[in-house]
Amino acid sequence: MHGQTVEVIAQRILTGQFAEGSTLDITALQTEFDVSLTVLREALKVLAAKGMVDARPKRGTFVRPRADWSLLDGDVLRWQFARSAQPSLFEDLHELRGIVEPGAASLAAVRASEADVAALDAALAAMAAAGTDASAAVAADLAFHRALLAATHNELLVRMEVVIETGLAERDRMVHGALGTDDPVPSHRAVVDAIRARDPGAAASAMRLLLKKAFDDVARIGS
Amino acid sequence: MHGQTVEVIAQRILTGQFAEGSTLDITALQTEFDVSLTVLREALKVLAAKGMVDARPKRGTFVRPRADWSLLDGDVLRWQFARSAQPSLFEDLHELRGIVEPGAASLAAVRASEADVAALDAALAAMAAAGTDASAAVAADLAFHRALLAATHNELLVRMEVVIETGLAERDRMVHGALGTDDPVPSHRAVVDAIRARDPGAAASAMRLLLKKAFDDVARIGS
DNA sequence: CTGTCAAGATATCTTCGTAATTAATGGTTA
DNA sequence: TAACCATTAATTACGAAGATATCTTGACAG
Repeated sequence: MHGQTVEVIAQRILTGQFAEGSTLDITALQTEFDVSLTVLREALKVLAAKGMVDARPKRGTFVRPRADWSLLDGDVLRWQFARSAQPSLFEDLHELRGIVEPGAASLAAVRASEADVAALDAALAAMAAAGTDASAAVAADLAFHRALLAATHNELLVRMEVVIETGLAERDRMVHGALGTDDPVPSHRAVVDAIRARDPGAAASAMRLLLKKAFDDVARIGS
Repeated sequence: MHGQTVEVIAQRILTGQFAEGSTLDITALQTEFDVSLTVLREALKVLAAKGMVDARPKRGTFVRPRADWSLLDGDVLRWQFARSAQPSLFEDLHELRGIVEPGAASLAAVRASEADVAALDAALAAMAAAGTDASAAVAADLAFHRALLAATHNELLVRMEVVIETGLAERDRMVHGALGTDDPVPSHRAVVDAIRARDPGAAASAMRLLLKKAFDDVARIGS
């Protein structure tokens, strides 16, 4: 498959190599990637679906303004980080988590079912069991935040997991396996305890504390 | 363009007419819409970009599990509401706004520039000028919430406008031009005042109040 | 007799080169 | 000046050939 064609063009747009408003030279891209028009066309169709390009007869295929790009799309987020780390985007991402996740925790405290709490407990256990295995720790962390969003029983909130997922992946890449100074389990357990106690305010507070710790870790190690 | 082909197939998937995991009969769709394979293929490529379908050689093109759909995508949101109003999704949407917008207001209180505040004031003025013109009122409302997100200077938060936009459009459709009982300007002005005063907590509270009022209006009129 | 494995057949997606359609452009005429 | 029509550059659509992963079949070993 020529799946990499999409990715390369996307990254050129995201990095500004293909500026907003500029028209793409289809023929040049065709010869560069050595693919048929159909292949290129389908790649551009994917980017069009994500609001990054638009095609009009006689005017050509051009890059849409950045304001129209689906930055909340999982693919777009990954493409952004794939080439080079973008500190500002990472900060935006963490900031969004800082808003969404405490709210989600609060909601989960009201809505969580027994099964939801069990899933959170399981993620907690996996986190404890991970120990020094960085990859397992990241997986458990992701499972925890996924379970939290699922516990809100709000489909749109659940889809925010693409943002959290990318944030965790990027954080993991930045700290490069270097674990946080202190055990992550207690801060996570505090969230679960608050949810089990059906205390929305406490759940939100615990989650804010958790996120602050996580971000401080990155700032310390990354600097 | 056969843009409607995408929309029809998308809606069939979203409504469950094409169940998760089921494989699509390409030939049947081709004859039904009377389009070539290429056209159908590009339509499916768009849906694939939004995580709704996947194609594998020999296995066919099948509907991906609902958990993979990009529900935060503007097109997907519109398609969901296009056919029939989905109360639960509307509630989810409002709930998400209830989490994101107070947080955004709080952030805006810290970050907003003079220009941002001016934009909020302009939206406020437009809202006052709209009077009984429902369409102008909706436009001003949208402009206000857009300006608020922009004032956070967080690109990802700004992109949440697709969610807010859909929410407002659907609310407008539900109340069908029937304006809220009381003037919307004061509640909105309270948010701007708090931002101008650089008071994050007050901004968040004012926004929560605003959203509660808006939702109550819908609940009252919609019932 | 049963389970495992490998090689071939096949259904489906994928790609190609060419023809048709579209809309912006520039010149012409009333 | 304004409306209209031919030109033309680009997207859009087509039908057929190519590639690929899956399924089937058969043989072999346990």
